[in-house]
Parts: sequence; structure tokens; C-alpha cells
Amino acid sequence: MKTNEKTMTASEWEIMRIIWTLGEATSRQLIRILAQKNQWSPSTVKTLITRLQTKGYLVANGATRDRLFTPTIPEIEAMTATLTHTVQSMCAMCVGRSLIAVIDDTPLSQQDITNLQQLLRDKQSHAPQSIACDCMPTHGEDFK
Amino acid sequence: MKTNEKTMTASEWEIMRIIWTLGEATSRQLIRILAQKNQWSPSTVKTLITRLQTKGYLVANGATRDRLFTPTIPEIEAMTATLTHTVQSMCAMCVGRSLIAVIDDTPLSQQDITNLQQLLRDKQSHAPQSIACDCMPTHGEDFK
DNA sequence: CTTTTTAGTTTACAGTTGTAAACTTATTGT
DNA sequence: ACAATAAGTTTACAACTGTAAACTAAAAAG
Repeated sequence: MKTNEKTMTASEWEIMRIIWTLGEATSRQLIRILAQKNQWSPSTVKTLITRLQTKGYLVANGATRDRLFTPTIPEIEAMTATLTHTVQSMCAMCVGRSLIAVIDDTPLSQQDITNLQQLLRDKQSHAPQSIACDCMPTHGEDFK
Repeated sequence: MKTNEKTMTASEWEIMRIIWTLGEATSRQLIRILAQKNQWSPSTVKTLITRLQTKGYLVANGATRDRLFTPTIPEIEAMTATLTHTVQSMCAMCVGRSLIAVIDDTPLSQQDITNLQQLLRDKQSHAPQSIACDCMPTHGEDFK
């Protein structure tokens, strides 16, 4: 199992969301908030903080106690990386349609829509008629 | 760890992509193709097939041998479910921007673009000015 | 100062996933 | 009929995850 680029797990993501929102946070804050939000025990939160530090997603400032933890990577960047990674593991031919379905039930702001419309206008010029499926190796009549 | 809706893992996804593409497949085919594509041993492929059957994503027809495995769920559906699940675990306020970034480096066909443009026109009417962040519980001045 | 609290560290433990060898039995080639 | 093959089943095993208790040392409270 060579998870080289240490990925963030679902639980770890929960921790990060709070920190990204607050900008920085103490373990006390995280413990209280996640007790309320997910009924997690203090230990669980502590473990996840440690793992996030090990994976390099969090750094602590003061070495003493009551340190503030801050993210080493911005939220948007992490989100985009995760989504891009997933999208790239899927059939190139189908993924466009799927993304449309996702966008259909994701709330977008007026600004998002405007930006996306602009992007589409740009893409439209060089977009191909169709995208080839990339699910299988180029078969030299390989199947049977 | 209550992964209730048995999710498909990355390796399992590889198997499914082949089967979705072929419509159905024998283990022999899968073994050969994935040996070529991922250098997987035959055993690995067999294990994954079994797990996919257990999770209910694959069914085998003939009970004898040389059975054909067929998917129980269409590819687009699986893709959309996975992506939607991920998107819904992210900050509602930021995820739109992130999706735009993803779409920016995903190749789309002319048809995809047209469809998406239509969808955006529809959404534009009821889209809010902005989406609220939903990363934290509604704090009654909860932080500190 | 002594006691209580608690931030941070160690240890724990079962379920999942990646990866595969070994075994069993039915199939096919000779 | 008998041997070689290979489809499907069992067993394996380490790393990763979710979830947390126990321990240690330092800070706050009295």
C-alpha cells in the first residue's frame, strides 16, 4: 500500500475544516467543537491532531502548551487536490457527465455561476467532439 | 468504523472500470488486463472480485466456472455517488470554487459544455448571492 | 506549596485495504 | 483415464483508520 502523497482521511478532514474556518485553533477548541459536532472523545481529537502533524498538514507554534495549530495548506487547495485526484481515477469519457450531475445538486453562488460560465466559454473553443474512454490498456485485440 | 454504505476502494474501482467498459467479464479477462495495466498478480484480482461480490457491486451468472461478472450499478451512478459524497464532506462555501478549478483541468466534450451551460442558466435564477460556510456547529459564541 | 486539572504522548485494538500465496476442485489436453 | 491447468476459495499479513483509554508532566487553583 504505497499511499505516497499522504492523503487526509475523512476524520482528519473534520479537524481541518474547523481549523481552516478559524484560521488557527487550540486543542481545547477542537475538542469542544468536535464533541458537540461529532460526539468525539477528547482522545480521538488529540490522536487526529497528532496524525495531521505527522502527515504535515498541521504545525504547532508555541512549544510549551496551549499551542495554536495552523494549517500548512489552504482549504481550497486541499479540496481541489482531493477532487481532482478522484476525478482522475475515473473514466475520462464519463466523468464530464458525472460532474454535471454533481454540480446539479450542489448549491452555487451567483459569482460561482458567473465564473464557471466564463470558464466554459473559454473551454468551448478547444473542446473536442468527444473524449475517449481510458479505462483499459490499448488492447491489441486483447480481450476475448 | 461504521462504513455503512459499503464504499468501493481505489483498487476495487480499477476492476469495476474494466467490467463497466466491457459490460461483463470473466476473471481470466480481468486477470490478464490488470496484469498488463497494473502489474497485479492473479491472486490480487481474484481477491478484489470476491470483495466486490461481497459488497454487492458484482454478480456472477453461471454457478459453475468461467462465470461472467456483471456490475449491479451503472458507472455514471457510481461516479456521481462518489463525487457527491466527497463534495458534501467539504465546506459548502468553498466547494463551488473548487469544482470550478477541477473542471478547469478536466477535458470536457462539446456536448458536456453545452449541457453544463444549460444547467447553469437554469440554476442562475434561484442561485443565492453567497453560500454560508457549514464547517462548524452554530456557535453560540462557542469559540474562545 | 500541594492538589487538581488538563495538554500532550503512548499504547490499544478491531475493521478495512492492498497485496498475494496456498489450496482445492473442476476442466482440458493427450 | 491421467496429468497439467487454472477458477474459485482460504488464509495471510502489514499498513492505515476510526476510536479511545491510560499515562505523564506541566500549569492553574486554592
